Amino acid sequence: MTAIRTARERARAELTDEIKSTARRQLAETGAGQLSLRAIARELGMVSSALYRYFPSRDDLLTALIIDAYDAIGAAVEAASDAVRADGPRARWTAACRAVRTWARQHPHEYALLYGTPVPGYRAPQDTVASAMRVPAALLRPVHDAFDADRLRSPLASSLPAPHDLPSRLTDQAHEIAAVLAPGLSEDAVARALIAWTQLFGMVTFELFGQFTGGIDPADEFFEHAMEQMADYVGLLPD
Amino acid sequence: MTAIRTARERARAELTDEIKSTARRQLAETGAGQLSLRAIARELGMVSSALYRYFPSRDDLLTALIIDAYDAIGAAVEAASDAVRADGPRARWTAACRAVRTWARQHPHEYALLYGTPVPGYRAPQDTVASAMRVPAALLRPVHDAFDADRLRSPLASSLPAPHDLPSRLTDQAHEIAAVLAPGLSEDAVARALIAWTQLFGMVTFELFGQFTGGIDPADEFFEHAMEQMADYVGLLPD
DNA sequence: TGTACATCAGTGAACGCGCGTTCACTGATGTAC
DNA sequence: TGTACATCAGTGAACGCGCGTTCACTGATGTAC
Repeated sequence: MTAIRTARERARAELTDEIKSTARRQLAETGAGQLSLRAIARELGMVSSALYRYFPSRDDLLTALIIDAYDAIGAAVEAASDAVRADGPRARWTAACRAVRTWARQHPHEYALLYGTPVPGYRAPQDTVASAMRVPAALLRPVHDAFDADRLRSPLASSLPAPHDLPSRLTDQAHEIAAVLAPGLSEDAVARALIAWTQLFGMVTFELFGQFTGGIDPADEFFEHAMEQMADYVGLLPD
Repeated sequence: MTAIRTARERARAELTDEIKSTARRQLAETGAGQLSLRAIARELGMVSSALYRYFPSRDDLLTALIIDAYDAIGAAVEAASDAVRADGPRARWTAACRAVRTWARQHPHEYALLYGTPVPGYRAPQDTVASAMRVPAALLRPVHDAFDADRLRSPLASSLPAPHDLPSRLTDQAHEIAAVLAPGLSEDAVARALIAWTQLFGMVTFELFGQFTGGIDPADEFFEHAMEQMADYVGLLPD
């Protein structure tokens, strides 16, 4: 066992990547449900059974693709947020939101793999959750920072007749989430961020899956507007 | 040609329905991508080619299922909203939101057919759009009524440092939507309703597709809370 | 450094399935006179 | 009312495809002495 990678190891790593990138290309044509090992093998000029040296089954390949895609969108969002770190929490939040949409539009089929209809018969193993949490974590970070700097407001609750208290179970859930991703952040702020998170992905999903066709098309301005509105709702003051 | 339906006509209508309901049952097991005419025929005890007397192709069957599903969720939302008509606009709005979630949870695979990943290779024909608009229309109706009764507020804009004006293209789009679904309703109100609409479906989609697993599970309280928050955001005062 | 053995990648055939769609046909139902 | 003809539902075979997975195998690469 040496530290230097043998030719075999290098070949294996490279071919593993090639299989995954071929699979990604095929996702674009067929959708995850009909992703075909035989078609991948064909495109790579291999015999289909050879793929079993790399992935023990179709589901394992799918899992690898899902983890890669979660990591890709997570990294994109983290990078966008970090790039404007100096500009303040609201800038980081909006940069992260934009990065979600941009990545989704650039990789619609991988986005569908993550956030679209679950693949029938496939159950995601536990391995995917850490990668899946990167986007929510990246969204929560600037909210957390703003909170710690005492620059987070709750505009809605203060302006409306009867502010709504968080139901107790939701408080617990928000507390759990804060404990893992943003220790010390108030449950109210977590709940607001969750609502903004679902709005963001609802909007991107509708755009990609065609619900906006006709009415809100192109969606650029709607996206920008909704994002600012939700940043307000979350309580992020102008930087 | 008589007004009385012949035995043939009745048999045809019944079998058409049976084919669709069998197809719906199979959606639950396989997903729309692998919906199989042969499997449907098998379950009905027919030969697969016989289905071509009823639907000229697999895509036409899919279209019929999609239209039926849009009409089903549309009717459910309209009924829920109408049932509390006397209670005021906010009650109608929240009843409509709850009906979306309830229907989605009762018919997860039909929901996925409408709002999930588009079926690869399938292009929805124009026939679906009228049915698809029923839910947005039903959501907009109480907002419109509240607006006409001068009981619609814009809490966020008034309480924040710098209220955001609608970008011009979004104003046009909102105007178009209002012209069709809610003549006279302000563009600002339409934009708010659109944001709430995307939040609602983002939340329901995440719940059904498993993004809440672990963190916000069960989602009942989160749903109720988010719905009230968005009703506030839309500007619907307590009835 | 050279050789013997172990590891592993990739082959090719096979198993046992599945699919949408077309076509010529039989036999029942409906219609016009 | 009865008969001739037209319409239509459903059959069964066929075309030409596709799939995931297993298995015994060849031959190249890597390792230990």
